Amino acid sequence: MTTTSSEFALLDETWSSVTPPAARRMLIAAAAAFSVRGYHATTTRDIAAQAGMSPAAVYIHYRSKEELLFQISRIGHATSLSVLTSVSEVDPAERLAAAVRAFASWHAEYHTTARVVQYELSALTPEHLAEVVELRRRIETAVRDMITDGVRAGAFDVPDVRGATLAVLSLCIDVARWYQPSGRRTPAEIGDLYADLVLRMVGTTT
Amino acid sequence: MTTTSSEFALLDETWSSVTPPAARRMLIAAAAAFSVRGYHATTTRDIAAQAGMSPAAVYIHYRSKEELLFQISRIGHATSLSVLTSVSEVDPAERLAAAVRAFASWHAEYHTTARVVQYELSALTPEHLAEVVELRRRIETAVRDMITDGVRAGAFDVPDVRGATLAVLSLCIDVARWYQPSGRRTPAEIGDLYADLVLRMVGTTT
DNA sequence: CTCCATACTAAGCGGTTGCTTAGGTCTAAG
DNA sequence: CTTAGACCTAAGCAACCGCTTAGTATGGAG
Repeated sequence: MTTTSSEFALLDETWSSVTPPAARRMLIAAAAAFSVRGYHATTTRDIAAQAGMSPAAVYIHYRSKEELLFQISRIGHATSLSVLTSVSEVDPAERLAAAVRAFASWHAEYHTTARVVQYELSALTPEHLAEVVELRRRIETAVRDMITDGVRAGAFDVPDVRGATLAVLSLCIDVARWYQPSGRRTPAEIGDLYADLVLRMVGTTT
Repeated sequence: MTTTSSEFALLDETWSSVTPPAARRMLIAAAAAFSVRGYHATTTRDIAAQAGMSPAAVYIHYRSKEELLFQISRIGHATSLSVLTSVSEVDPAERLAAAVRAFASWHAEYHTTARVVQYELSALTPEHLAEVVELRRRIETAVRDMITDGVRAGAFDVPDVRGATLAVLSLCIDVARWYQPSGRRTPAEIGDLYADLVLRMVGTTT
């Protein structure tokens, strides 16, 4: 089964850096399959079928099934990091709110990719995991810096910066677990809701 | 490999209703294996070996590998529901704080079980999933009722009760994903941190 | 036209999977 | 001692796994 829905048109933005096109189609098929059934329960035959090719075609473009997972995880982490850090606001509260809005809604919009990114880390080889862990460290640092800036500016009241960072990231990431497109909230609405809740958590001195 | 560490002594409380003892040992071994490798990546041979028995022994006590998962999921959900609802406080803020403290620290202390409970729902048969979904509905209702009570009593300021319920549950559940015993916070400390953050989210008019 | 690299498929290999079958061992009642 | 039944194992089956090999179709360069 090949797919050409708008969901996958959007996903193509995320994967636009992957060439050749056949390799990209294979990655998108793998991300879709992994997110539905999980990495271990997905067979290389499932992936190839979803991409409209034979099982052997997987190994033209990728060394192994694990390399497909690694590319999804690497690109997914890099994308979510850039979503988080490309906010332009300067006021600490507005900046944190914008970052949370973007980060949370990304995890809803791309929950398919985000699930693979968040729940299949243990299936990576130690070398690939190390590369991904470094991206995760940068994501955590980005959020912690925003909260620290707000505390220094006297805009936030946070007794435990590390704890607040943990909670903010956790809250946004977990959107990928429960979000479903048929639910009652759009990704943008979730972003707005979460931006408000996070500002309350950091005790904005409105 | 059989285990007799204190972690498993604690787990035995959760599984104390399971008899005979051999069936209980098998369930505990399955929960440990599922939480480390995931349901699909765990083989019946892994489970049997961890329980110190032969692969065939699994099928003396359980119809299938999926039934092991179902029993873990059912008992795990029931336990976390009882943790959430057995708080004795009456003041809305104290009550919600106590519930969050208990629920969040449970997801840390029993992260092994909680991971299976939260991340392997899609491996259940439709009939078994329906039974578990009903327990999850009751968990959500319990939290929503606590927030609604606080709003009615004028103790909370919550513009979106459903949204706040979602966020509180999501925050606590996600503890199971990131918690590790070697980390810098104990389950009790996580409970205290989260109780405080949740009271800020619901805008307690202290 | 020939040549050759790229992109793909059909077929299948060795190994592993969930689960079954047939049979052995223990305890305790008669 | 015999017997019943609960509990467990050794061995293995059919199906499926990730991945490989050998070979085919295509299209551009000389």
